[in-house]
Parts: sequence; C-alpha cells; structure tokens
Amino acid sequence: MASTSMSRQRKRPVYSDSDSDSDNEPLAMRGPLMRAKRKSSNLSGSDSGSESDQPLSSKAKPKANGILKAVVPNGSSASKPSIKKPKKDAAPLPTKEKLSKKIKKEKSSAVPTPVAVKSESIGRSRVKKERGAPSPPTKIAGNASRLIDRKPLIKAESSLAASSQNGSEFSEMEEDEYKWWLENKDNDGPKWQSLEHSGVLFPPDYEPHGVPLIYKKSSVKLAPPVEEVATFFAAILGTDHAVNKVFQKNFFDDFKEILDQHMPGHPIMEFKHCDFTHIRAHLDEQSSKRKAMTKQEKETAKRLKMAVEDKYSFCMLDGRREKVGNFRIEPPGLFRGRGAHPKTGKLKQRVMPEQVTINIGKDAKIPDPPPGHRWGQVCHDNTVTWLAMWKENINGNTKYVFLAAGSSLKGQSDMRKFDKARSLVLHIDAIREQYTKDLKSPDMAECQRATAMYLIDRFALRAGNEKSDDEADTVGCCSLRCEHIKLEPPNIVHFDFLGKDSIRYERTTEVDRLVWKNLRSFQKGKNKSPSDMLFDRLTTASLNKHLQTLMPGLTAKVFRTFNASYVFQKQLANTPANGTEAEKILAYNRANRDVAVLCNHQRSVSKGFQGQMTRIEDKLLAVRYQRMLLKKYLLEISPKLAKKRPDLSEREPGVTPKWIKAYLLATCELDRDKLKKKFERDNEKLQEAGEPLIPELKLKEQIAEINAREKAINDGTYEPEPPVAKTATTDKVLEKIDKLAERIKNIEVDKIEKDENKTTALSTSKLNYIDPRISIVWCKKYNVPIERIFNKTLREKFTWALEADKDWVF
DNA sequence: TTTACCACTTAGAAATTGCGCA
DNA sequence: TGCGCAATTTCTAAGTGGTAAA
Repeated sequence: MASTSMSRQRKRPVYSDSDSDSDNEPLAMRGPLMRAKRKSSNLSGSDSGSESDQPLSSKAKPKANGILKAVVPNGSSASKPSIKKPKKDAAPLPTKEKLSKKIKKEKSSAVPTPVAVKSESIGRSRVKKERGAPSPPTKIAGNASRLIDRKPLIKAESSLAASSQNGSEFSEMEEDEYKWWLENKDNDGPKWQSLEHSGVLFPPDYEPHGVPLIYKKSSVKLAPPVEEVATFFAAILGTDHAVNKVFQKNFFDDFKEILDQHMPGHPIMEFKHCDFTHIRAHLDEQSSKRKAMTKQEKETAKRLKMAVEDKYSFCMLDGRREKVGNFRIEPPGLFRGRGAHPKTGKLKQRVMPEQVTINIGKDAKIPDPPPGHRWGQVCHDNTVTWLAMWKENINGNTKYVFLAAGSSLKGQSDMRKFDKARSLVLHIDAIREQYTKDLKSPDMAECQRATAMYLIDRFALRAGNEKSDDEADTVGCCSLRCEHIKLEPPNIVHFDFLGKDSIRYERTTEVDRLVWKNLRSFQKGKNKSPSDMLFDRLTTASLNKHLQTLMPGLTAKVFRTFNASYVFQKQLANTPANGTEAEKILAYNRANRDVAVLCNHQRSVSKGFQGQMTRIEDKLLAVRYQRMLLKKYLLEISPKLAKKRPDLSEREPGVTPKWIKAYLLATCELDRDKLKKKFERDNEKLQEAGEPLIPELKLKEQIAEINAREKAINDGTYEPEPPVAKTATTDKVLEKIDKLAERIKNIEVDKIEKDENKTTALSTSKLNYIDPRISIVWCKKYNVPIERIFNKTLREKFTWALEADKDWVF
C-alpha cells in the first residue's frame, strides 16, 4: 500500500537477449519434470498442458538426453543465433505509460491523509491521525479499556499485571485493528516505546514412569533423570534418527554421562545392548489413552491448557495488544539436526529460568520467575523485538521469543522486505547489464562476483555463508566447491549440492557461454582440487557490499524474493478467466509451484502417497462407471437423444469390462462387511434396550442375496441397476449426468494437483517469498474468495496487504 | 580484515485439528 | 459416527546479514 518506492518512476525490466545467450529470467524453475507433468494434464483451459500454451515466455525444453535447455523469453533456444527479440509488451507487467499513471495514483494514496478507517473486526470506525504522530490510545470495550486507555500506560500496577490476576481478561479484550501500514513506519530507531508481557512458559517437570530399560535382556530400573533421557530415545524409535549411527553415538555419549552421574556402578556399557522398546510401549499406551479420551475430556484438557497459556499468548506493545509467537521454552530432548549434522542426537538440556533473559519495558512489571528461581537477566532494550532469550547447549545458539507472524512488528518487516524486492524491479536491468559486462572482467574477484550474481539471479541460489566443521556440510552460491558443478561443453552445467536443511539441489541447465567459461576457469584454477572453493575470491560480505552500491539495501537474498514474486505474477496470467473456481485455483497453485520449484522447496513423499493416489484413481473410475450406467439407461428410455447428444455414446476411459468386474466384486465384499457390522451394532443396541434381537437368519438371507449377485457377476449374467429412480424423467437423468461430470472434473483436478505436489512444498514460497499483494489482486481480478488461497494464519499475517488496489502490480 | 556474535528470516518435519465420506 | 486423509499449526533447526571486537 504505502510503498516507499511508489513515488519513483517504475519501469519494467527489459529482458534482453545478448550475444552471450543471456536469458534474463530465472531458469531453474523450468524443470523437465514440471513440463512432463503439465503434459499429462488433460484439462481444458489456457493451462491445458499444451506447450504452446505454457505460461513462460521463456521455456526450457528437455532435450532427448534430459538436459534442460535454457531459452530466451520468446521460447526459442538461447544458444541459437536466430534469437527472436522478446516482445516487450508480452509480459504481464504494465507498460511504462500505464505505470506512470499507476504511480501517480499510488503516489496519491501512498501518503495517507487522515482518513476514517473502518475497523473490520468490530464494525466501528475511528479516525487515524496524521502519520508520524504517536498512535492514539486504542479504544477497547469493557474492563480492558480501563487497562489500555490509562496514561501513562504502564505503571507499577500495570495492565498486564491486572489482567493476569483474573486469568484471561487481557486476552479476551475486544480487538480494534491497528492499521500500522497506513503510517510511514521508520525502520531505524526504537522498535517500541512500551512493552509489557508475562515472560515465558516452562515445560512441566519430568514425571518418572518407572518402566525399565532392558539391557542384555535384563531389566534395569533407571533413576528419573536417566529415565527421562532414555525416554527421549524411545520416542524416536521408528524414525530415521533411531538408526542413524551418528545420532546413536551422540545420544549414547550423553546418556552415559547422565548414567555415570546418577547411577554410579550401572551395567550399561554399549548402545547395541540397550532395548528401549518397553519404554516405547509405555509411550504408545499413553498416546492411545489420550486418543481414547471422550470428546468432553479432550475439551476439558484443551481448556485447561489454554487457561495456563493464556497470559503468555499476548503482550502489550505501545499500548496495543499483540500476539506472542513462541512463548514456550523449548523442552529438553534429543537434538534432531538435519542431514549429516555432526551433533545430531546430543542431549538438549532443560532450560532453567536462570539462563533466560527477559526483555521488557522499563516501567513494566517484571514477570515472576517460577517459584524458587530467578531470571538470568532482565533488560529493557527497545532496539530489538525479542521478549526473552536463552542460549541452547548444543551449538551455543541464541533462542528468542518473538511476536507472532501476524503482529505489527513482523508485518512491518515483511512489508519492507517485499517493497525492497519490488524496488529491485527498477534496478534489475542495470544490474544485469553490469554483471554481464563484468563477466569479462580481467579482475578475478570481479569476474567471480559477476558469475555468482548470475547464478543467484537466474537460479535463485542462496548467498552461501561459510560454515564451521561442527555443522552439516551444506552450501550456497558463494560457498560452492568445485565438486558441486560438472561442466559439459559448450554451456551445460550440472549442479549437485546440498543446500539449506541438507536439501539436495540437483539441476542440469544451460548457462550463458561466458558464465560457463568462467566456471571452467574457476574450477580448473591453479592446483585446485574438487574440495576447493569454486569462488575463492568471493565472500557473501564482499558480494553484499557490492550489491549495496547497485541499490540501497540490496543483498543476495533480495533476488530470491524478487524473482519468486516476479515469476509468480507472470505465471498467474495463465489463469483461465472463464474457468471454474477449481480451474482458477489450479492455475494459481501451478504458479505457486513454479516458484517453489525455482526456490527448490522440497518435501519428502508421504508414506501413504501411492495408496492415496490409487484410491483417488478408484474413486474416479467408480464415478465414471456410474455415469456410464446413467448414459446407457438414458439412451434406452430416449433413443432419440443419441443423435442430439453424441457424448452419451462415448466410452468412459478406464472403465473396462475387467475393471467393472473387479469393482463389482469388491462392492460385494464391502456390502457383506457393512451388513455384518450393522447387524452387530443394531443387536447391541437392542440388547441394551432389552428388546428382542434381530434373528441371525435375517442376516443370512441378506448375505445370500449378495452371494447371488457375486455369482451372477462371475458368470457374466449380472445386470446392474441404473443409479437413478425408475420414475426419473429424461431431464432428471441428464441433470444427474451433468452433476457427475462436474464431480469427475473435480476429482481429476485433485488427482493432478496431488501428483504435482508430491515432492514440492508450496507453503514456504507462499509464506516467505511471494508478495501477498499479488495474490490478493489476483483474487479480486478473478473473483476468487481470498479464503480459498490464504488460510486464517496467512490472512492474519498479511492483513497489511488485504487492501491492495486491484490495479496493483509487483 | 577476520571472527564472533546478535537478531532476525526461512525451512521442513511433526503434531494436531478439521472435514468429508461411507 | 468413526475413520482416514488433508489442511493447518507448531516446533525448532538452519539460514542471512549487520555490527562490534579482536
């Protein structure tokens, strides 16, 4: 909304095709997999899977050998001399002229004049003051208003203290929305003026269960602190961690230490003789008990939990109630490092109040530490946003308690992030021109920097800070080693390395020929071995320092946000304007998926995936079969329709005689089971009521009917009944057929989406990289309710973007 | 200039909740 | 009404990038 960049002249980046086969768009997203999946789609509409209909003006076509070929924006090969100039108006971004109009419009709304802002949450209006002035006291109903309207806001008898005395008063206050985005909030300077909160919530003390560890087939009763650690291991049995040798070793080293300390003279010497299964059985039993609780018991437990957490859930920031994020101190457990983390399995110790620093307003009441304890430190630092912090014992990292994602502080920072990425639109042409020039630089540092910038810009690579030996061996752009790329002339690069969270980045693509030559020279440099740094004259710090000279505030990570949002906006142009809501959402999710592929956001395939796909397939065929029966019946009662509606004579794909037989037989099996269950249930009820039971003969009769049906199916004499009342008119049958058609379409969309999302996680890009205003504007344009694409959490996180004008572009 | 530290964002997995279907 | 699956939420590890200290 009130973007800082709006007053400047905005221009669309020009995607030029240089002689050095430069293709100025992120390429990484154009994987062969994606194309193949698209091709498998049999849906109509603009995103039908036809290559020519594909969204990217610059598409990668998998070559016969599976190599991804980089192509220029118009779709032709970048490496071929016959490159067509990209049509500058083809991109979804508006023209310069339109933009300047838009800017004028935005300019006028960028500086918010005092306006009456309607509070959506409670339907009241209030008048916002001019920006820069302090926020007005928030008007809040009932007791709460007493707490908030007071001036000065926080005194010895603080609002929070008052609220915490009577439980949830504080958090039940009626909320009045504070539209911080209508103010021009300064990034520098203090983050808050006053801050009240209730501190942090500690995990409960350990309660021993007394289940022994089995060592060399003998029971060993463990001392409670030892039992606790053994129970941590029992809890991870069945996961990959439990069989990871490093995890086992690290765990056992720490376990042994606890054993030596609390049970001197214990017999436990080797991990391989430890049997945690009894403890695990106990945990499973506990879990089953929890699951078996009645609805009411569950509700009571939930209410009790909420009552305890209530006071920690909210804080008062500058007199406004804000949600706290992770107010819980992390419980002790085993460190689950990702990938090949050398410390995985080590014991994460219990955090004591004495280790915790509380950050709170000077005038606020300091929350009470748990009885018998004191806080490590209390500070009043308003230049930071955290409410509490402590150091964990595994890596010595600091853990912070921050406000929730939907809070004003996080929202402001988010909006700034996207505005910054958006302002890169204005600089990207010059930046690309500059680094393309620098690719030829005789200065090695400059040449490496330009090459790295190309990779960061085109493949959305992370910066790649250096890491120490006691972390997993993962890399980003600047920390790539020679072994992470393989070069194939004239310009093909195979990337294969582990990125953040040890997620594999594996991609084969064409690059600019100069980039390829540079990479070869960096790789084959003097005495370089595979484990040497590819960019040995480059650091993230030096790269970012250079980026700052190109655009204020520009760092390597801004390219990821910029490219993600830009690609997303562009791909959304493939939304079928006249499609159904499901088809529009499919197009939306596909654009989202393109971004996720670009950013390499992966997820592991869930265990039951194949089974789920088979079930969807079965469901689809079953509905098709129903439609087939209806069509057949309709032509029997109205043979004249055959000419008018040739579709009624069309075969249902996949519904073969073999499938029909198997399906009908499976139905018999299912029906028998159902009958038996119903019979038992009914009789149980009758017995409870003291009424006469249904005789078993009745059940046997019904089962005999099913058996006869089964025999007829096997004999090939079975004639299925049409799934419609015999009295139904032709119109009624037609109506039913149309309904089934819609159902089939929906199942097909589900199936395609499920398959396409198998290994790609869409949520990360949606949450962190795609400017939410693009989605909101899309919803307005295509008349899709925002709830269909943003869940409650996302809507809360992106409240600042909800009012984006329908003409807004990234 | 390098290193350590700090504050924050980004990330996938796991846990929990909700919902549709038989 | 219960079950299975999907969606959502929670959890916390693992990044980035700025700055102060060595």
